[in-house]
Amino acid sequence: MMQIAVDPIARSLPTGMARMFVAPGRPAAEPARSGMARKLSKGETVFAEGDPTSFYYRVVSGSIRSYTLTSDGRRQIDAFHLPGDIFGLGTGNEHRVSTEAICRSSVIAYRRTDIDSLSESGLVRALMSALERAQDHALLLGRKSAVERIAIFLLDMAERMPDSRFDLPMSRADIGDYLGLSIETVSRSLTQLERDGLIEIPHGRRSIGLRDRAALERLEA
Amino acid sequence: MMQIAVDPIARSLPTGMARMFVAPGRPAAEPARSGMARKLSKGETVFAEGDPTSFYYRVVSGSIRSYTLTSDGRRQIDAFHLPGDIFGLGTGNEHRVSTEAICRSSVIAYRRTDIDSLSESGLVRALMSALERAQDHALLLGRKSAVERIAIFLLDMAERMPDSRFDLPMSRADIGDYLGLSIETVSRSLTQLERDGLIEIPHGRRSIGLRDRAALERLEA
DNA sequence: CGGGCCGTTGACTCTTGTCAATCGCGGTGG
DNA sequence: CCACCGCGATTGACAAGAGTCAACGGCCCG
Repeated sequence: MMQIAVDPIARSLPTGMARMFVAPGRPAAEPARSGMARKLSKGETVFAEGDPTSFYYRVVSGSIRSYTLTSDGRRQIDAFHLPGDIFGLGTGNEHRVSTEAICRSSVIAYRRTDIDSLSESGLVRALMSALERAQDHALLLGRKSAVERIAIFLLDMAERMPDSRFDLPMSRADIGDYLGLSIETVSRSLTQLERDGLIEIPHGRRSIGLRDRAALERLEA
Repeated sequence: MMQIAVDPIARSLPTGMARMFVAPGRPAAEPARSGMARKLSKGETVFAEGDPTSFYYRVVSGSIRSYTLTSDGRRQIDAFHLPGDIFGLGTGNEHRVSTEAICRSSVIAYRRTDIDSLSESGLVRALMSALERAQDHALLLGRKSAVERIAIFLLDMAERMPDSRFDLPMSRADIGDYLGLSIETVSRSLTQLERDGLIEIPHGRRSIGLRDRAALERLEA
């Protein structure tokens, strides 16, 4: 893990492309005031690491990934944001993560100036639950095996989606960068869970069905 | 990682002991109102997972570890809290982590009822920085090798301590459970860094001196 | 002086990452 | 319409990093 990356940006290429494409126009695309909706196409950047923290956001539809890149090109996704989630909160003047739409999405932007005055609103609550999610995530990354991570991830997604058969909006690479695993290990763990009859992966590889939730929860322990 | 733990509580024995010892008297030991200081001896529990979230805390002196246990006895420390840090914030009615004093410490408790009204205070800020710390931690756990994790950890501790030669308050087991490594790997990584001349570990094994901060920061990348 | 705890070190195992080949699907252009 | 191409996903073979098991040493404390 310490060698110079042979392949520094291959997996984040969509990212790079999206940023290159969006960057020139982004200032104009930034919302002018709070409550303004913003439509995003797949791969489009909401804000990038280093951008001023002028706004925070709520997901209306679609899904957003929030991530950081290491200097050798590895990516760590720290959260997937689904409709209703708030993201883009932080202390500094600059965002410390980048965020992109995984698929066609829309978000609402809120001026960050409102934070200190409006903190009685849902913001404190949002921050706390984001913090708890981050703690859970640390537990997962620090102490769980590959299959356990996948099981936890699937249960978490199932809980946040309406149905028990659902489509994952993100690619294997996204999942891997979220769970701290390689694409191959993600794939292998999924097939193992399928072989063991705990899940099913029909043909469209993004669709997932949970067949034995109890067994998955046993893994989650 | 998925087998039944042979050794479910050995490493958390101090925890268990502390909890057994403190539990009967803890209700009485709980602070009666906000701003009340509480002295803690080594290993003593501030609050345990499942306790009602009646209070949150600020460290006055010493150091506190915040952790969760998996059902098979593995422990993941999600933060070390040093003087000035606020901990014990969360959305639910019950704490989701346990916290213990690593060494003789003192904390101040604040009633949690104050949160919603007093959120203009430093609380939002504290939450945000806790969240950012958690994101950094996830990056570390997901994408860094053992030596990198140790280097980052040492730099972080050095930054939070006054001096560049300092004493770590926590054991190797604590460090391991924080960084998602085994005790042995922590030890080996430290000796490797010492062999390479980046740090020195005098005789007292808890003391650390940074000899080549630039090289450590290069690892941090 | 003895025991226990913490830390270190060595030998070995095993999980996961890496490299590489293949498959299947969807879009594109001839 | 069909062949081609590219991308995402899967699978296999192998390598490497970290975990496990075990032994040992030093230190503190009784």
